[in-house]
Amino acid sequence: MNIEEQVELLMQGAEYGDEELKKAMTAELRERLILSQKTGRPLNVYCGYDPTSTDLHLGHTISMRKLRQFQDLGHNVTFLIGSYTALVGDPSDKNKARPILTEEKVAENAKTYTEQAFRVLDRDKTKIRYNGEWLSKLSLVDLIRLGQNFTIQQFLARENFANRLNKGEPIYLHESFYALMQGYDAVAMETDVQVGGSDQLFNIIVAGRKLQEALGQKPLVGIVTSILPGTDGVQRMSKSTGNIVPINTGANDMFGKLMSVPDSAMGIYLRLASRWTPHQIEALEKDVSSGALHPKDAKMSMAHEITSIFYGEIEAQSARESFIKTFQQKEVPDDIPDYSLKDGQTVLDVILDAKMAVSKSEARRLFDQKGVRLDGETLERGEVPFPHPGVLQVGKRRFLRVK
RNA sequence: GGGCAGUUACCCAAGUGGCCAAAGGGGACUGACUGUAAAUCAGUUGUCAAUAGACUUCGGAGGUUCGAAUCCUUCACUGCCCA
Repeated sequence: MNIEEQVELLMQGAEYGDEELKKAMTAELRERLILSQKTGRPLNVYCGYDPTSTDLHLGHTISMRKLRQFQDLGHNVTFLIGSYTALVGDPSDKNKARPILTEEKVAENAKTYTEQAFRVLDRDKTKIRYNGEWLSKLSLVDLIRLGQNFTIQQFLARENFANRLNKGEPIYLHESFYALMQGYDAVAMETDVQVGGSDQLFNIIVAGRKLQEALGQKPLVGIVTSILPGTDGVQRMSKSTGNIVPINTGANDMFGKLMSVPDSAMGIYLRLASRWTPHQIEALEKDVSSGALHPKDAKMSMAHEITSIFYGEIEAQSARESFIKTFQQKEVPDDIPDYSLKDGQTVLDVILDAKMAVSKSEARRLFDQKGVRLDGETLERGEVPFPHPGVLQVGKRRFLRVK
């Protein structure tokens, strides 16, 4: 790959919300790549992760994909675990009560986190570090010195603070420390390139670069990736919106979830989450718009590609087949849970016992809505003895083999 | 530190003594239609109970009242203004 192709690949999916900034970052990236090639020194690339939650979804892996690209091009990639920031707790997510994480918990989370991350990253080429390594050594006066490089106005101009200010939502003082801490991470690791989501734009572009400059380093190149929309295709993928594609979910489920993404989001999924090159993606889009390729088939390729990243080619293939069976041919999928019928159980009992509905009321509604089927036949009532063994289907995707 | 406003179901939000299990929107779920979807249309969305009805819910705790999401006291949290 020549330098120009590298730049194109690495900037794929980057979004700065500002053309000038994008141009500037692209130019700086090119310059660094050239320099690296000339001197033979690989670039120091990192992205930080706060191990506050353990179940990752596809959105979390965007930056990992980007790190992987750098890795494949021979650069030094550090997977930074925000052990120190996680101990404090992330205040931007103020919907949830945030338990103060203990050190053991952080270590434990970090472990499951990296296990999942290594489905995307190359384990042998990844350096794992913890930011507690240097942040814990800062004194109060050190922090104050760092703070001297910034004004309150700069923070207030930041989009998410400005929004909250307008809406009258709280902005806690310590939230402003986050940017400083992150900026200091960049300094501590002598970072050339930092990867992050667009919510990190401020932390990366303002805080990281500025602190590096103030402390005599060359300011980093920020690769700020755009946000992956969730399965609804519009809103950012997040657990609270309920539109996530989890990583630890099984190939079938992942494939199905990816297929449920609207057509309009196919492109961005490919750009952010697949291993495809910009050229391959353009070719596919061209075929779809010319009518040579059915959008459904294009989406299948997308689902297949992404599923195989996490589950391997064999499982992705079988997930694809099972998807075709279940949804296109409306057949029963292969791997559905078994249930042994107990004496005297009604259909309602079985549904509840197998957790196909959360309450009796909900189960009753499903009957009213003609959402319960046994071997393809709609059951009208739940308060009857279970008619005969067979495949019980609730809604579109809940199946149970009753024996 | 002082003054004022607020806290309602998954989320936003209406409701100022009985007609409130609580309007409206979003989300989610079900059905129809499809390409699996999206869009659209119809419906459901506290729990239990055979359509009757019962029980729990409107930040927490206590109180007034025949009766409270609505009034009072107090505690907690948040915002705004002043210092």
